[in-house]
Amino acid sequence: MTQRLAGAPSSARQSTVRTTNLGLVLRTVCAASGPLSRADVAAVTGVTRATAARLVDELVAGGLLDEVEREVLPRRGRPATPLVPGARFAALGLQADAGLLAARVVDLRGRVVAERVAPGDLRGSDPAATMATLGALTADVLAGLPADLCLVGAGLALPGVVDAEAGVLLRAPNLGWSDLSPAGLLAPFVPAGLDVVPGNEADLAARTVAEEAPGQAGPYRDFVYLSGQIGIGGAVVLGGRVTGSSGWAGEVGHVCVDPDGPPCSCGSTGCLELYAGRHALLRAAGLPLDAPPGDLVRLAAAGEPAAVAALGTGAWALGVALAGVVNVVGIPTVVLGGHLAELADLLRPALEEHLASRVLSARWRRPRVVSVPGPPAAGASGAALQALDGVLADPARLLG
Amino acid sequence: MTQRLAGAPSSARQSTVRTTNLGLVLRTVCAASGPLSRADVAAVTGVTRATAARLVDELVAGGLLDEVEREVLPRRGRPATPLVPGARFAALGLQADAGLLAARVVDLRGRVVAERVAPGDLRGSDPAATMATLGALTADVLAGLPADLCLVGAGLALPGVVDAEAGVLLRAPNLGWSDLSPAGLLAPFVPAGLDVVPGNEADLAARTVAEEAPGQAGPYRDFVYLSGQIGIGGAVVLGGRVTGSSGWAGEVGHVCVDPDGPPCSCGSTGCLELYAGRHALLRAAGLPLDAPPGDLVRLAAAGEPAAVAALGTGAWALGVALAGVVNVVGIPTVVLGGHLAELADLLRPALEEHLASRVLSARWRRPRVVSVPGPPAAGASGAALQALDGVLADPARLLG
DNA sequence: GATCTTTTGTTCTGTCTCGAAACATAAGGC
DNA sequence: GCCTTATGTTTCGAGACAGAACAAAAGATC
Repeated sequence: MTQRLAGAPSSARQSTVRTTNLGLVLRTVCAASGPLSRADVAAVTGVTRATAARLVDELVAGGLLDEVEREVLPRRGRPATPLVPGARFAALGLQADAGLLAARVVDLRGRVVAERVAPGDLRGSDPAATMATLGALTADVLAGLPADLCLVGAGLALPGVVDAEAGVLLRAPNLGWSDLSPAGLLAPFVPAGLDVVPGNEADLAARTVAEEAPGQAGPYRDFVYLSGQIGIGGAVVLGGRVTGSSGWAGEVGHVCVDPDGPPCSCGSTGCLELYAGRHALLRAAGLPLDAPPGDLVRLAAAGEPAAVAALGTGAWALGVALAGVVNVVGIPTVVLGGHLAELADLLRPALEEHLASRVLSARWRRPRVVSVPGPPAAGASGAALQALDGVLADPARLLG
Repeated sequence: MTQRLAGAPSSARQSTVRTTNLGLVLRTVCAASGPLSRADVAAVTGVTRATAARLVDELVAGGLLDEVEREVLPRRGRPATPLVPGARFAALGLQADAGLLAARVVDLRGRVVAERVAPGDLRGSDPAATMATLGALTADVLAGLPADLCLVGAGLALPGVVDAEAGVLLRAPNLGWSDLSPAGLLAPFVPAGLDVVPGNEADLAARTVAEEAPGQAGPYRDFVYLSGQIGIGGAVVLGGRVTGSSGWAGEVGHVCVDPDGPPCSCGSTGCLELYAGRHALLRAAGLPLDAPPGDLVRLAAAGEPAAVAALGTGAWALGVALAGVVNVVGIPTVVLGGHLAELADLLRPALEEHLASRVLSARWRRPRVVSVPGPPAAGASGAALQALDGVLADPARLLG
């Protein structure tokens, strides 16, 4: 089986074999938890040592793999040459959210090479001004990079509906932006030829759960992801891949929880966000809307009635909405991210109970709710990972 | 690009090229609306005529392609040899639903070679007895097949939660069955070695929309499918492929439409099925539960208040549930199948309006509701198509 | 009716890539 | 110092496709 190379079917030839196997070797090294030798690569991929060596040599020559110093470990036989993903290649991940701006550079090993995160309230801000600020942040980050680092792509996580192919943010309710083409606004700040691909924040944050470093599987591979920012975004991950219509999807926050509920700014009624969004929870708990996330946790843990009730309502609403999602996509694992991750321990018991009673297949696969701490601005990391995906899918492109 | 061959990555070798290209050629011929010549195959796939001819020759020798008589069409040049998918290969599709049993044999050209459909009320029936009846139906169908027909697989569409890998029906609420392994019960009636793979009815019926004949794209490739049987099943189709956790998914009928609604037999409250299921609609319209589907259409078209109200409620409930699905998966096309297809014209105006107001991305991609008539027991056809998929994915397997 | 043109299908050679097996290398073990 | 073991390299052969020339079968033209 050749690895999936999505898109229009086209014929295979000898060079396809090479391309496929180069990708396979690179992904194998990336997926491994530690350095691999050429012989390890041969064993894992199933090619002969001769072939593995040929492929590795080519990737090393192109900088996609690095040979590192051998650890002195006492073992018989000729010592192996440890291989790791090349440090020369990296991607730029950006994020603009209602609460922060972030620019981060992640290399093929998954290391953060450089980053800048700037909190701030960007609700209702001017898109052009904000993009300029983000651009300055980006320029700052890029200026500090090693000269030999090769940026292979860039992405921008945005909290809204994005048409990734057209590169357009269609609508971001919590920012108050719509019909925006961010690549153009950022162009003055990034190297020429590096185009910034926008993507949905939840989709991209979900990637960081499915994939901890480029090609390296995370703890969960099939799950429904909920990204609690000001709003609530979501993503469905199947086999480690975010599914859905690329950026159009994931508006879990606007799933209807109660058709008789209050009207939402989106035009519908009783949306999940009105019960479990950050502002809804804080308001119900009697806290100011700019209260730090930990406050609600502390109040609820202390048994403060309004806070407990707020979380109860939130868990109920999440239960109704997520049960619908689980019934439709059939994945019983829910991963909470963003501010919902901090509330996970308090939400879990009630939420799991709601899910168990509303999900048809619960008897066989009981839904479970987990959380991942994740870095701040996970969307930026996800955007970088997505850009690096192209390298893993077809490294031959970079070998000229 | 080689076609997706899902599963664990493994290395490519020369034989992979051959396997990939054999599949590509077969799929190309299947996807074409009319017969192709070797030269056409070369042009479409991008291989040289020499290679296309070699591949075609091998497929013809194996019976996967047939050379047919040339139509006398006046054209210059050496006359081409028209190629069509081989008629020797076919698959068996079965369906057991609350309202019918069906056995159907579909060949690689998508033609129904033989079928038997038996209506009947199977709610609460004994699984073993019903499977025996289906088995007899199947044996009957198989007995009438041409001797040289080669059955490459078999599938069984069931209205419930199925674990396809284990081959187990976990729960079918409307049949009243659970924890059933149908393959064993059917084994006496089918040829040895042909194992019957169970699948979710809605998933399989959705296939018939995405794929009209093996490898031949249907009118829609990205849509949310709703299968109105006694219950309401659903499937999400992306790029022509049913997504979701294979048989666990698609329980749209049990998406919560109103958490304060009446209790459902599934344990939840206010499920879609309680408002838009066949029985719910008939009851609300004041019709007997076994009324033929057309009755409701006639009454509503005539303006009978109870019938109009029933459809209004149904459209509202479908709107709430489907808006949630569309918000999560981002696909704005909804295809109605089963009994909902017959009601589509009456439901569409209200349903599309509900969707437009509750779907966040409606402003850019207005949700539309369409219907496909489809054959009775579409699930059976889908099951056969799924079995034939294996042939298209890897025809080399059948070439010895 | 003979010849030209056009399109299809076939044959041949060269190139690419991998597998298999022998060989070379660099260590530890005795 | 020699044996064992594991890694990495070299050599040869086989399979598959590309490209180009060739053969075949028709219509078009004079």
